[in-house]
Amino acid sequence: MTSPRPADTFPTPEHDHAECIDAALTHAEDTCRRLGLRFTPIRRRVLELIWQNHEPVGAYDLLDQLSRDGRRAMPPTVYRALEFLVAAGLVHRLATLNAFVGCAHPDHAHQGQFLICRNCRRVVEMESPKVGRSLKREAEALGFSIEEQSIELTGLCPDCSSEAH
Amino acid sequence: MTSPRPADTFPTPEHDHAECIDAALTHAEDTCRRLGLRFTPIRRRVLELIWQNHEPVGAYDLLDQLSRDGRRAMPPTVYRALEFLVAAGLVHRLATLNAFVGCAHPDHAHQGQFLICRNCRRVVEMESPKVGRSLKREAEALGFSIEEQSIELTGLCPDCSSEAH
DNA sequence: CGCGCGGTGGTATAATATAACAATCGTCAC
DNA sequence: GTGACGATTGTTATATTATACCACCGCGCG
Repeated sequence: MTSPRPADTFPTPEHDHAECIDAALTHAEDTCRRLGLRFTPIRRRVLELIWQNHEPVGAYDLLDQLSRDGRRAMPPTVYRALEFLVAAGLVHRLATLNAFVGCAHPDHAHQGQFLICRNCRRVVEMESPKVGRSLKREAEALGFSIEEQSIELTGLCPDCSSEAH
Repeated sequence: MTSPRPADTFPTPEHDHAECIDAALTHAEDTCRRLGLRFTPIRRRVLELIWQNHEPVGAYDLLDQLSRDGRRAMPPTVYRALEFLVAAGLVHRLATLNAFVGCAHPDHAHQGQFLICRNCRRVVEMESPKVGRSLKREAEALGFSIEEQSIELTGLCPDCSSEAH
């Protein structure tokens, strides 16, 4: 068994993705137990589907996949599961894509910065305290107090850059 | 006549907003002339509507207002005008709100950071070279090259903070 | 038991955005 | 002028994303 991929880098093609999924689900179980939240089958399944790869997935894609499971899911079902997972810090919503991606650092509260490859669509969640601090300081200088941040950077990941696009 | 508001701060209630609108329209004319772009009546009117205040406005709000003008506008009309204005750097799209706001620094290429007040909905465009540099540096350290950035910070503006929400 | 509450199922619809094609307008070559 | 061409706008239809609303179920608790 290969080691799990490190957070904050683009996953190699060889990484053991089954382990990513497993780690995400296990962590979700723990988190929910700890917080007294119910990790129901639908919520579990949606999280599992989101983690099928490192690309963001749309709510209606999830819906299709749930339907293929046999259960006839309707939009509210998916959106409720997503709302729960986002609130629990297990999933992030990418505003620029209207899509959802598994949280890479679910073990602590944070609001990261997302690197989104426009070619392969993979996403990495970066956590730069420096950027966070600068933003906070400069916003405060204008009298603004930040409550939520959405930082999404689109470009080319290392693998796609080297292929000359 | 009062002086135009400085960029990068929340506008005071007393600022001469007619001057904001006028400056935006005049600048747009100049820019389009300089770049050989056509600043048609629809584009002009949409920009004017966007600048009616410092709050982001949705495409369908603009549509309603255009209809009240007398012209029977359909969604593509508005979206085309918006697409043009965004491409020309005269308007920004806020992904977290699906809404559009006038560009406060239209005289040079840039990708700023938006401070969005959740209470009064006003938006200010901040330009922090420091944040931009940090992000670029840290993304490059991961081998990622940034092409577009979307940075949207939601919270309370100075005026709304002081009112204790 | 009976009540309340969180979760889910299901219908309908809202809100945002684009595809595709026709009609019109501007400009420039001739 | 006028014909050709590209850019802009008009129009219809539809795609995509998201939510409102109500009914039902299962379960813990008084």
